[in-house]
Amino acid sequence: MSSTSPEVATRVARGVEPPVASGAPVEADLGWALGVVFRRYAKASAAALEGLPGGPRGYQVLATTSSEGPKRQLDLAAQLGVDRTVMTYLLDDLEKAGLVQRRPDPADRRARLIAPTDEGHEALCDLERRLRSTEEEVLGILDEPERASFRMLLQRVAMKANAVDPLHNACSLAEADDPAST
Amino acid sequence: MSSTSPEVATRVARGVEPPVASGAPVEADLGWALGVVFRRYAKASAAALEGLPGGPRGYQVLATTSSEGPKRQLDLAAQLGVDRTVMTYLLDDLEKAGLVQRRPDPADRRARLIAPTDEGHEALCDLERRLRSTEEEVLGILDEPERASFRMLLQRVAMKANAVDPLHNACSLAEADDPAST
DNA sequence: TATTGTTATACTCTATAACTATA
DNA sequence: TATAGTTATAGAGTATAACAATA
Repeated sequence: MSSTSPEVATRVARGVEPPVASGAPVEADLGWALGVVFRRYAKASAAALEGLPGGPRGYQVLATTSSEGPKRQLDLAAQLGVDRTVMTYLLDDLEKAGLVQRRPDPADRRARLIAPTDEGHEALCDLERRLRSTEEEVLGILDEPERASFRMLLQRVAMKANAVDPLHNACSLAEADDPAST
Repeated sequence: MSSTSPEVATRVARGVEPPVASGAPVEADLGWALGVVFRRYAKASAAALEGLPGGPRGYQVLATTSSEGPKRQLDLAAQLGVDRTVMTYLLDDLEKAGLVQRRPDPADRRARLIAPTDEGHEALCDLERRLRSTEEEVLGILDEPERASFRMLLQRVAMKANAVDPLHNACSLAEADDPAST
């Protein structure tokens, strides 16, 4: 089903085209690997979270507000890497589904604090279980210590990346608690 | 600029809402980390490849066809994780820019073989240099051995993911040469 | 004057469907 | 009949701009 080698060798020998070993293989490209893994995980997790408004993002809203406490929409949007307008729609759906609530922020009447409802909290446990198996599936080729290592390294890169660019939010640079920043 | 702790503690104490330590922090979520890193790299590499038709994807076409030899559009699309229709537009632009050429496949008159032009080959060297510094920038918090380790692990996960789902291409399952598949 | 959140709108990206030409 | 590639079109997702309420 492939169709390259002998043909090419001939043309190369004739000097019609430059030799093949020019650059590194795509597999070595960070962008390629990130794209492939990201798309694969996105598809798998979307399937695993079938029925949850917003899919993976809905989960992230629940997970964040559940583990870190109520958050303002803008902070949530920055942390999750989405536009604030997108966050509005996302929260509309989650609220309609009874999973989160918007409460007035006593410290700033413009802002809303997002918190999971009891129902949201309960749902979260199940969602986490579903996601866990998806993650294991994606990381399937790695053995246990390798998975742990990969998660750790990725997490560090991510925290740095989020600190550098949480959707043009300046003050969150302070949140990169890890030393050795830059 | 934050606004949570004491307020929440009070409400939790009153039993108005469940305790905060429900789930794992988002930072531990594979999906969150992948998304953050992917977006960050996508933005950085797009900036680094300014002017190249298709941006990172244009690069991947050049890199793949340069290192692996001429490829048919459909194979290229599967390998790069894009729809075949998208590949058509992408190649139109790259061809207009004089970086790749579409040649008839002597083995199948329906197919076209994509190969970089001499100009494309030359451009690739510069593009690779630009990308290299972008990659180092994104992986900045990791030291050298950690970067190597991360790249290696990510690459393995990616090759597995691409084998499982190269845009519904069945026969490429055979291409997962790494043992320990599944 | 700047900021939070909402809404409406426009834009970009991607996928679907229909078509040509081959196999 | 099925496949490679193209084209046109529809759809999802995202961002931009204008607005109201508040700081």
